[in-house]
Amino acid sequence: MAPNNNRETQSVLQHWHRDVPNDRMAHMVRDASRLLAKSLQGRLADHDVSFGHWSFLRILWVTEGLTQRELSEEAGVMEPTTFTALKAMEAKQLIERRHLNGNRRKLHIFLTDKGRALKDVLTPLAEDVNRVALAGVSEEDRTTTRNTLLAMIDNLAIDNAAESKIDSND
Amino acid sequence: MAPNNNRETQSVLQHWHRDVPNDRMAHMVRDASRLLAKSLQGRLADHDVSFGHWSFLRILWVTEGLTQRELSEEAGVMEPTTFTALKAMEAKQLIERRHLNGNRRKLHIFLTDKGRALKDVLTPLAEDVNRVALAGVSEEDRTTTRNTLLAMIDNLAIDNAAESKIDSND
DNA sequence: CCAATAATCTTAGATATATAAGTTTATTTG
DNA sequence: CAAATAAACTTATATATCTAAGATTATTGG
Repeated sequence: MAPNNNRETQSVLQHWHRDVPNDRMAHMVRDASRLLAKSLQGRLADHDVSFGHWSFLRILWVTEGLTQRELSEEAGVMEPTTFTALKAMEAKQLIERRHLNGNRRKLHIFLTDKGRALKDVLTPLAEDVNRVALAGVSEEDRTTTRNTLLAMIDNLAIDNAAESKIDSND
Repeated sequence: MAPNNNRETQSVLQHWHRDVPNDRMAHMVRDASRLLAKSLQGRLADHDVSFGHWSFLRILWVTEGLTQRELSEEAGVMEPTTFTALKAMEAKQLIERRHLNGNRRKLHIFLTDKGRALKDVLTPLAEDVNRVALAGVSEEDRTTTRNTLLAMIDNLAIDNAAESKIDSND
C-alpha cells in the first residue's frame, strides 16, 4: 500500500529496530522529539499556526500578561526566540504587546480574542498527538518514562549550568 | 554559588517540578532533547565540530561510502539537511564526496584521515553526555524508557506517513 | 540626585532543520 | 533505442532555535 512516501518512515523504523546500543538514549529522544514536532505541526498547519507559536499560545491560555522574559522562561527558550515568535504572532493578531503602569521596559503579552479562541481548537490536536504517540504503552511504563525524562532534564540542566560556568571562567 | 547564569536552569527545573500534566509527554521529550543537544554541543565545540556534523560523522565511522541519500535515511533527516552539512564538512576537510564506477548521479561519502581520527576523540563525549543524563536512573527504568521511546517512534512514524498520504490526496 | 549597574527588549548572524521546486543523470518501457 | 519516468543531487526559501552584542529604561548606592 502506498509505495509513494514512507521511505522516511521505513528508514526510521529500520534504524531503531536493528540495534540500539545501550548508551544511545540521546538518539531516541531526539528522533522522538522530531517526530512529535512533525505530527503536531501537521495538525496545526490546518489552522495556520506554527509549532513555535503554539508553544507560546499554550502558556498564554493559562496566564496572560506575562512579560517576554517571563514567557521565555516558561517556554524554556532564549529571549530572541521569544521575541521573534511574538512579533510574528502580533502581526497575525494572535496577541498584543503592551506596556503597563508606565513601565517602558517590560512588555506584557495578552491574547487577542482570536488567539484566545484557538484554545478550544488546538488543545485537542496536541492531546491527539500524545494519545497517538503513546498508544499501546501501559500507564506504568508512561510513568516510568516520565520519571526518567524528568531525571534527565534535571541532570542535564545542572550539567549545562556547570559547563557555562566553566566557559565564563576565562 | 554562581549567581550569574542559571536563570534558564532554574526555570526549566521549576517548570517540570511544579505540575506535569498527564498528557504532556511531548514537552518532556522536547525539553530533554534540547538539553541533550546543548550538552553535547558544548563538548563538541571544544573540537570545532558542530552537533549536525557529529551526527553524520557518527554514521560514517561505522560505514563509509554511503551515498548522500543513504546517509539522509540513516541519520533520519531530509536530503537538503544532509547536503548542507556534507558541503560544510567537505570544506572543513572532514569528508570527501566521490562518484564511483562512472555513476555521475550518486555521490559517495568517505572520511578523510582527519575525520576518521575524530572518532576516538568525540565518541567519549557523547558517551559522557548519556552517562551524565542518566545518572541515578536504574537499568530497569532505562530499558522501560527506551521501549516507550521506541513505541512512540513507531507510532509517530506511522502517524506521519498517514498524514502525508492524506495531504497528497488533494 | 546622579552615576553606575542591572534588567529588558532588540538586532545581527549562525546552526539545524524542513518543504517545494529545479537540474542532471539513470533506468525503464513502448 | 528514444521518450517517459524515476532517482539523486542541488537551490531557494522558511521555521525554530541559539549566542553575542547593542539600545533603552529602571534601579541602586554613594
